[in-house]
Amino acid sequence: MKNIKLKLARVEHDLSQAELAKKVGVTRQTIGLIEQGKYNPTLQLCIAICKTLDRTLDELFWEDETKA
Amino acid sequence: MKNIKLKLARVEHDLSQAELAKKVGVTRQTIGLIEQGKYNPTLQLCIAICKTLDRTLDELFWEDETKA
DNA sequence: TCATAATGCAATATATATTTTACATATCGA
DNA sequence: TCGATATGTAAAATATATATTGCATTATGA
Repeated sequence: MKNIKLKLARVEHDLSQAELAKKVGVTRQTIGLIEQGKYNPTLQLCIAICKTLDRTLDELFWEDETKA
Repeated sequence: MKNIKLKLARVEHDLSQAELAKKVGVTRQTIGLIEQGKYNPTLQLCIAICKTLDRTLDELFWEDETKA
């Protein structure tokens, strides 16, 4: 399931997938796949993304994935 | 860092590590290590644990790990 | 037009989450 | 005293998250 909230939060911060990836220490592909919902990321990566985008886990990763 | 909140929520539901593990589809060791903070679990596993224990991601996995 | 940025996709390699099996200890009820 | 339950630990195996490299497409600004 696509993670629209993540993509929106990223765009709000005016970051490309590659830029967000660099900030959280992963590759562009990893971010792209998470946004497409084709990945099951690690908790620590989720937390790093949340902190970079000023969101909490619930805000970015709770509902959408839950309904899957 | 130990995840006390997870352990408390589990005990509140009167579940052993093995019982929670069975409900979420992993082994007892995995749950034990997550409670001890020696693991970096997967998002889907975190969500499964939250749903089983009637908590959200923020309630079980946000603050403690963040301060690490 | 053309160069560049942004993104999707795919194959192979690597790191690590998770399993499997096994042993040790502590607690508790019969 | 004994058997069962709950938990911590550890080594080796397996599954999968993530990296690496490379190519294709689209949109956009010069």
